[in-house]
Amino acid sequence: MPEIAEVRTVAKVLKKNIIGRTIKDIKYRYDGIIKTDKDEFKNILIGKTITDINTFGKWIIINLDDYTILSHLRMEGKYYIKDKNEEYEKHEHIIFTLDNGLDLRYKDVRKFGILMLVKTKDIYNIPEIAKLGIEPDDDKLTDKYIYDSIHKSNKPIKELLLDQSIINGLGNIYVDEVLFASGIKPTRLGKKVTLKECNKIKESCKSIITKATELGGTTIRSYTSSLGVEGKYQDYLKVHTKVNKPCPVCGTIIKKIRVGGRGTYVCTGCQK
DNA sequence: ATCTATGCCTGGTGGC
DNA sequence: TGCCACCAGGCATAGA
Repeated sequence: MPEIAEVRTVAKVLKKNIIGRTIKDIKYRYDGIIKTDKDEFKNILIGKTITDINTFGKWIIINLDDYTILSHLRMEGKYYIKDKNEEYEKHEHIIFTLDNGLDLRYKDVRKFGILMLVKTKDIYNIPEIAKLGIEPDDDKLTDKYIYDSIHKSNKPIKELLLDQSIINGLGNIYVDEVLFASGIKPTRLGKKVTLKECNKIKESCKSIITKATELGGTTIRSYTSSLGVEGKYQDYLKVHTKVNKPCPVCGTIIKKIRVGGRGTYVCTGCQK
């Protein structure tokens, strides 16, 4: 499941490979991924040149001058660059053929991903983008901001950190790691988290996301190599996936519980 | 306003 | 070996 570090890694590789390329053709093998008008998506994009690629939260933002593709990988979305004559694989749903004879192919086994075509000037008015909060490594993310966002909430802190309208881009893996690094158990309610602990959350977000991004993200389960990129952060995970293993800090056996319907890894020795 | 349930999806897994 | 129920989970949305 790509989270912010994985999304940024994908965007970085795309940036290196497809900026300056013109889209020659678009083929749909399963068009449910396209959430805006499907004909318009093709008609407008064919002939346009990719000018820039960025990310915001878990969204990949592909600029083509006045139009922009918003891409969310959700659970299993991946991009591949392949020769246009290469046989299509199962689950390669959207095929962008470029002017250099290569395809950019969007593959998504579970079809949860999203592609939208919007006018570039409207990006930040699109509800899905407008609702997002602050990037985890942005200086605007302060202990006060986190505290203000959560201190009246009766929701578990884990759910609040997964809430994209507060901090952008954290998913199940990094939330578990951030809470472990902050010494807070995932079930603790937002209103029971102190300002001092919010500072720990802030610091953990910055250090964990920075390091994970440097290492190309985390490769576990479904986030495997896309665009030939394998993440390395899985070697640094402290609790996520470590059920029944000793905590690397205190030796307590790590438990797997459910919080907000999600599999959650916790060290009851370190996290209070 | 806020909470819960459901839908979107397929592949892997465990039980029989 | 095959069949089946169930689980994984980000996020929107409908319903309570």
